[in-house]
Amino acid sequence: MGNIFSNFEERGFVEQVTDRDLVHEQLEHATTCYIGFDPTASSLHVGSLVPIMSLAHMQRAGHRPIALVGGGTTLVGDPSGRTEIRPIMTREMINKNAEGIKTQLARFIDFSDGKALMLNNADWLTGLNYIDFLRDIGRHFSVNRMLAAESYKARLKTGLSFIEFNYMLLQAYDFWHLFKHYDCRLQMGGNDQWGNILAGADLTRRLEGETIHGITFPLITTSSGIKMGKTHKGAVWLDPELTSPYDYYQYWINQEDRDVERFLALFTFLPMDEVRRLGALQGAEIRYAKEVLAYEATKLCHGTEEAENAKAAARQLFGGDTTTLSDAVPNYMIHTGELDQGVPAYILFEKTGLCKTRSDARRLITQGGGYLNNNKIQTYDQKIGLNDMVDDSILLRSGKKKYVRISIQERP
RNA sequence: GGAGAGGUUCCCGAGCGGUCAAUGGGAGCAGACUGUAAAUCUGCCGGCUCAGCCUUCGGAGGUUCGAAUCCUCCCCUCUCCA
Repeated sequence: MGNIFSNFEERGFVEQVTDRDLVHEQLEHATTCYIGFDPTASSLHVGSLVPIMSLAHMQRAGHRPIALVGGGTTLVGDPSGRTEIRPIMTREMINKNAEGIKTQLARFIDFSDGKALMLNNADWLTGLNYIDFLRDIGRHFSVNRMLAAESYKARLKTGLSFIEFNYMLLQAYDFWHLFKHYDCRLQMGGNDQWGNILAGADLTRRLEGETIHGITFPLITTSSGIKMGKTHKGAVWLDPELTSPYDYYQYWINQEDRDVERFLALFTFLPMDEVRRLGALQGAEIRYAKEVLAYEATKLCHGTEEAENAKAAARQLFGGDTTTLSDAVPNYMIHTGELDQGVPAYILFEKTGLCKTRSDARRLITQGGGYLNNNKIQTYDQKIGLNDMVDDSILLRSGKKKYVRISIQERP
């Protein structure tokens, strides 16, 4: 296996490096590296996948990753690249979120036997003494230089509170701390973290006279310029409770043609020659590449079984054969009693979550976007009842892609 | 603390006493075309028991037959000064 850094460059993970040659050389040897994850939500989402994948790659290449949960830094809130202040979260919320994130990371990274570490910076940040911190750490920071940092630019116009301004020092302190206690010599992160990463490397050089390194990843957007992981339903989460494996699979298979090769390189472990081969497929053929992308991505996040189910469900729904439906098709349980009299279509669409409101459902159906067992529904208040059942279920569809299967639950 | 500007429906951004559920753009949704792609064209785009009704224009009061638009107080943001 070649140098992991070359691998990163080839797969599109690298936006900026502190020193290309030095990093390359560092990675010739087993290296400890870290990435911070902010526990601002109970689950990570697709937007965090690049950092996660990079840690997994590092581990496969024989290095030791540290996933740092920012339980301490989140108490402050990173202003980097943001136009508005983050809401300040309570300790309890943060700790709860940190737990969820741990279990998710464990799907991608092997934390057994110290092969990777999971740390929480609350462990060393929350006990810091303000005066000591100012004297030991604060003295090394130039406000002039911080103000010039790109990551603060946006905020200088709209406002930046002092607490946020301190964020950089804390993250720099983290990097130094991890170097000191875990011999961590590389920090990676999104490109918005560049300033923070440099600050940590600078601090460590001043305190220890050692050179440590940084790599940032490009901000991944779709070709349409949308930030990765956003859909009409909001973020695409890694937690199967928040985004089902079926929806996760659908998210990936619905990517644009021109993104497929790039995403295969970033979000799967397929060898690059395979990635290029799939990416070169033309016309409708590229749907196969998307299927591979969706399958591999789902497998990494939810396991082989869920990936198989999602693929089977997708093939049924979009391949035409909807007589026997896979369990992976989004399901909605309803009591027999509710269907006895028949339910107006628009109410059912709202109930099942296909539409946000009844007005929304009326519009959808009126405009010809509502389907019952793959037949267009003619009027918004058409009654749907037991006699619409096919093989114990009713298949509703909104537009071309959103399906819900309704199945009957006998009275309890 | 002083002086100015401003807070409008998911976002940007008009409106400045009735014709305003509120111009326009973006996002989003649907239809046509397709390949569960893109681009393009068309329609929709606060809620509801939907030819009508109800709730929105930072918050609370007030003026008026009638306010997002005028007045008072309050909250918040930005810019300049300290």
